[in-house]
Amino acid sequence: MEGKTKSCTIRDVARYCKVGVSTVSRAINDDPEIAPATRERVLEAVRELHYVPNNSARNLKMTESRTVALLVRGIDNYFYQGMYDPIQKDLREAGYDYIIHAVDEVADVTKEASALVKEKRLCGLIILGGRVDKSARELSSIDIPYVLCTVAVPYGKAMPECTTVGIDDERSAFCITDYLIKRGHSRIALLGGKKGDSAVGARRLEGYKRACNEAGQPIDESLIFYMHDDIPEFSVENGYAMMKEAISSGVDFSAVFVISDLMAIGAYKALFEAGIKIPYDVSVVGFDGINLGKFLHPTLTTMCQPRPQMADKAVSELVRMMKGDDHIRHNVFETELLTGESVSTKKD
Amino acid sequence: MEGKTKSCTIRDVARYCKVGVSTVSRAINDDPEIAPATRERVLEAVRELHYVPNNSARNLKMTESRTVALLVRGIDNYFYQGMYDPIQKDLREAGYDYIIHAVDEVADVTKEASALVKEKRLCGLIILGGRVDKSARELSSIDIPYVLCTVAVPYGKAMPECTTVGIDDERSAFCITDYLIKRGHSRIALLGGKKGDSAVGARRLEGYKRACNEAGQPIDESLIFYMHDDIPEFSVENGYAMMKEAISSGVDFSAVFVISDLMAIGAYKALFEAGIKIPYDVSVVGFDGINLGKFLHPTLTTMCQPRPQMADKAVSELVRMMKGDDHIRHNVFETELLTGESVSTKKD
DNA sequence: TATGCTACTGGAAACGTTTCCGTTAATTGA
DNA sequence: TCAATTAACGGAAACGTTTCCAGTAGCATA
Repeated sequence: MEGKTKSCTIRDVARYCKVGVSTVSRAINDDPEIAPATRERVLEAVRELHYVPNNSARNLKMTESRTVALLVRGIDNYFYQGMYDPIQKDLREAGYDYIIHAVDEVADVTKEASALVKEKRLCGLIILGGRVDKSARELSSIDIPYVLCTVAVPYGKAMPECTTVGIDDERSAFCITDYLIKRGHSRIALLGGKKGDSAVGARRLEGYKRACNEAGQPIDESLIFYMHDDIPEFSVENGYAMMKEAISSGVDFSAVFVISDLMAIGAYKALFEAGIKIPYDVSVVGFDGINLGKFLHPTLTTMCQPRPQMADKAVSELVRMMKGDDHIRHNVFETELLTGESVSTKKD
Repeated sequence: MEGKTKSCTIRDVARYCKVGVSTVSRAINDDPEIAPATRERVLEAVRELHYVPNNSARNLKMTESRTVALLVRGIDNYFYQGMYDPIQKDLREAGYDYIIHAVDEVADVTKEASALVKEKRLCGLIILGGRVDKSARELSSIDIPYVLCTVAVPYGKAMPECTTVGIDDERSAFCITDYLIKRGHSRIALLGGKKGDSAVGARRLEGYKRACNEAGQPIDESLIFYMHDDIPEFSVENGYAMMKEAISSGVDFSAVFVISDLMAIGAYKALFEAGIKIPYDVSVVGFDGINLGKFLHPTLTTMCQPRPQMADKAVSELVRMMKGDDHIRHNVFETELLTGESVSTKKD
């Protein structure tokens, strides 16, 4: 406790080394129009007095605040692990300050965003999660650069009018379903469907259906299980609930495509409890490629999203736009099939 | 796109409804000294013009910014799940704005903190994680209220000079070790030890040792496995590495105390790979009580920390202090043993 | 020596609020 | 009816910075 230092201002520093305030300002902002000797003297005083510029005053005066916000829906989602860190590091490296702001619901994203931008004079926005239809349209009133990250991109349909970073959910889901089909599975349950056409779940469901169609397998609606609304989306608990529902429905299947790894963990549990052996009785695939998959027993076959690279891209795209390049770009990353032990080849 | 609205100010609103700026200010701040009719008229104009107060200007003028920062070390740690959300909600309800700030290392906490406080005119700080010796001392130069949350509290030793929220790591570790001993286990391996005396891992190790001592069992150092420095602390990967180390060391044990649930998942994997059956060959207990424990196979016996309640408490304590009550308090929460299927009773 | 140029520095306005203080109008009491 | 009180409001200073503009000193050139 060194008792209420009544935080010293730029004027205090100026007085201390007998220069004008503008000189101090120039010194701390690396302005070239200052004599090196003076700068050193001022900087020394800054250290001496423990002076720290007041951000509010600076932001008020300047047009750009050099602060970007990371808006994330469902901050607790395990999937975002490994994204916060790179985003933070990259932004800091690029000289931007940043804040993380958690929002509850998709709807909140746009409401919070527009208020935040004005309140805090943000100069950029990264939005993690949510869906493209809800976000993109309503966000268009915001006149600062922003990047939508890990949202479902409606392949082939109208792309949102803003820069995005993501994967092709439909194609990835197609691939992993196709992988199951190629291994002899014809009755594949899907866990985590979602109505509508732009949510992540809905896009993956579409990929699943296309794979079935192209393989000449009819879509059996009784094999599709939808996300429970009363349980958090993409949660272990939701996967567990859906798997139980699938088992007790009595419908016949030899493989399950769970549209997120976390939900796959819940599905594993339900299968164990029912005495169903993975992969002998039922094969399981997940989606996302979180690190836990490798520690399951058996290890999980899944579609891996390159999260760190996506995080890096989100930042570099935002920085590009904040520097004035207002070209819109859609960055679609390749996903990679990680083969684990959870899938067996079915021989009829 | 409605083209660069050149964000309107309080003066624009004042002009619009032909009142003074002070009247507008009073209206938006719920000042009682204003005619209800006028307030309504102003508020209407605010909505009309999409006016949002500039936070920088407000913070600059006011002494208190009503913003608190949540400093978290290891934002990716699954353990913090379920804490961000309550903290956010509680703070918002109490009328405080907040930002999350991730820091890499313990050392960074104090450095970042003191700069942040001045820069952003913070009026409060919640620090999640880290250790008490490193943080408390060095933070004492900060003259705003702050709360240390989920840090190891050195039981019986000098308490830090600031408000804390946590559990008694030593006692909890004692209890769960004792639980194993009571069920007949005499050779219990510990995974996740840590040198020093104030880290979470170190405190839990102490509890383990005390339980052994009080039961008259000699401490066998070869049963204690320490956290690998080259792998993130408390990670699944670290648990896996330590368990493999334990198995290949050839040392005999009938139970394992893994000091975090996430690490227990890694331990499970290593045991499965070695063909060791839980709980028949080896019993396993974890620590933390994350939701994943219930979905493991077998379900994990663990010591549950009441994270949501701790989060609530952290906020209410901070709010109390920000309101002027500078009394320091140490809130030690009770942990609860969650019994799963991972422990067997040993009969000799 | 006078002039122009350069390099550096200081003063002051402005950013958008809040709040103190003064003013006006309305209300009350005698 | 008049004075006194009060309710409601407007004006302007101040918060701590950045930046424009003007000013000074030193120096080279004519």
